[in-house]
Amino acid sequence: MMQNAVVQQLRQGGVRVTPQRLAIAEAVLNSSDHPTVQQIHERVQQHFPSMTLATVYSTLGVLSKSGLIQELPFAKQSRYESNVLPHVNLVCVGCGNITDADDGSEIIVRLREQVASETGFQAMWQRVDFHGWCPACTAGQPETASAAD
Amino acid sequence: MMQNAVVQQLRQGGVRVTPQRLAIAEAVLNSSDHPTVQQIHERVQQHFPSMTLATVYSTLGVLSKSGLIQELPFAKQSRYESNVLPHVNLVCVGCGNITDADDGSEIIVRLREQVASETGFQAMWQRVDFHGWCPACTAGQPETASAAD
DNA sequence: TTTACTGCAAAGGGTTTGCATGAGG
DNA sequence: CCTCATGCAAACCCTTTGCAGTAAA
Repeated sequence: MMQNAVVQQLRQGGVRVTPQRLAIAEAVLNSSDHPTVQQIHERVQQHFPSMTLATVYSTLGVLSKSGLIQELPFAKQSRYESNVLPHVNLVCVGCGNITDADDGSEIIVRLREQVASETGFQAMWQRVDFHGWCPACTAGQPETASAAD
Repeated sequence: MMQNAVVQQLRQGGVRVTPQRLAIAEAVLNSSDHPTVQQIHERVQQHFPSMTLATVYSTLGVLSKSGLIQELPFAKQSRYESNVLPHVNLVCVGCGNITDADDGSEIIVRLREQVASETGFQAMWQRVDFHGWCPACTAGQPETASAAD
């Protein structure tokens, strides 16, 4: 069961496992839309109505330091990523949606190796964002939900 | 003269060319340390003592929209990039310095093409950050200036 | 039982906005 | 001249912090 993996990784970091933390972890890990703090809060509040934003912020910090998720700072606010493996984020400037590209991971890994061998920089993790137009927004300018960052 | 290129690109965007804007553009374009808004403000204030942060923010927005510079949002604050060509940013988690990798541009361009052909996503620009340890910080943990974002 | 987390409220700080004055084209 | 940029101050909002009560181990 996936929950066990989360529990283990949290305990390994010496932090307490609470129902709130599990709910927040699950909310992010089961998402693929790179939710904002507000969105995560709204989703988790359905199960924990009294949970505040402070707890969400605190927990997202814990989860990031534990390596379970990744924070993606944008100009207006941060979004959160469940895919900690090397990949490309596709950020649409039209609708604001952020999706993961299905491939590109091998190229990123190779790029890391190349940079490491030529500059001596030891990368621990990376962020690769492509900003542009998703297929839907390229076709006909659709209902522009909200401009991206 | 480089200033003329800046002037042209600003006029092309239909924005006015003022001494303040040229000074801010020059401050960023002549930098390679990816300065913060505060740092840009301090540097430009040496020539324009009455300039406020509001003008710096406003102008950086204009320069970004004109394609002369690029904003790099981080968790704590944004930094600004003078290199708008495809490249890798090396963000050191030890000293907080950000440098441009000398190579990798070809690989990034190829990655863009691959993603475009396989997903239909039309990238207009990209951001590639590698987070890790620079050679100096890898050697002996030196004077940790300020932890990176 | 001990230590750390939650929830609440208030503070913090980077960024934006409104408005009067001043400068660009 | 007319429009837009600058400078100043105040507002905004995302994020952090302090503290009392509470739950994890």
